[in-house]
Amino acid sequence: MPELPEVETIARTLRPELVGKTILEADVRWARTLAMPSAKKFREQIQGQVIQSVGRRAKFLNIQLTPLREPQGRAYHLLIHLRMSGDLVIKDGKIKAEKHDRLILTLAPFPSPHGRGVGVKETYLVFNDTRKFGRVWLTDNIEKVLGKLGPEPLSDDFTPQWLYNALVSRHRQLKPLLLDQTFIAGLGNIYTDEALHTAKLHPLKSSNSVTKRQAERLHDAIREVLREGIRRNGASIDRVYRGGDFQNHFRVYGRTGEKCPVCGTKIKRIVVGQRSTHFCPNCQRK
DNA sequence: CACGTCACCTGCGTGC
DNA sequence: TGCACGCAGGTGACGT
Repeated sequence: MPELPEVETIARTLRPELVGKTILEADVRWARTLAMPSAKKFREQIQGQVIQSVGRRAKFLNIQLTPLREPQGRAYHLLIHLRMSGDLVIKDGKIKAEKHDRLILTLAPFPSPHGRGVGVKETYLVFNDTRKFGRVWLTDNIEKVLGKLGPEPLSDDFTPQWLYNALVSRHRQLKPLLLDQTFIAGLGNIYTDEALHTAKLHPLKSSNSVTKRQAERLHDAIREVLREGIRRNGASIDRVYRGGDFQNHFRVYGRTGEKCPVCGTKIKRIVVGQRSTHFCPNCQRK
């Protein structure tokens, strides 16, 4: 479901709710949600951990837990990838597990490894994932999970020059290349189509045929659409409504047959690498 | 290395 | 109403 702006929005929403809380227990309701470790070890290791921070790398949520040993000890990280249909919500009071809840963490409102006190209000972090594609890792070595990712498109090391060099050093169609998380990390099907349209580049154009000027345009377009997505709190499609409204501002994604907002030409849909791809045949020439 | 295909899953809208 | 089909914001493992 989510791409970089949606995951960023979730991280920002969860952060003030989670930081400082203690994880009392884990209810693993679908074992394969855990990429590592086993459900048994997961429950043992996460119990009593205090949440230090809530971050994002690419489409991964990165929840840092108590350092093992002060001050240099390694810290566990809870890494969560929502894939197509995952969602994270905070609940409190008397909750009952819903149909597609895959993992439920019980939280205490302050550092209290031994848990429950009288009158202490517990909250829950619920991972709901209809299609079961989402995955959760608990590890003290995040490089093992995140190590192959390309640069963050909103970071300083993503520059026009870097993008130009990276594009021309490969022979790939632009759309699949931008979806490749080892190339750039965080773009998905929506924001890739939006960025290519904004940059006026055809999704099937070969990366090594891009000029320096076009690479600059693409660089700026990628940042622009991601920032707009974040500003609008992401896009809300499906039944999972998260309050974002970027879906009302798509230029081409999901607008097959409608008019291009720039030139009025009918937007075309093709399939590239099994993914729906939307573009303006007039603005985006090969 | 680049690209195509399938697998992993569930649910929803469409058309017969 | 039932049913088949296509589609969905992602990724990884294959084969050529």
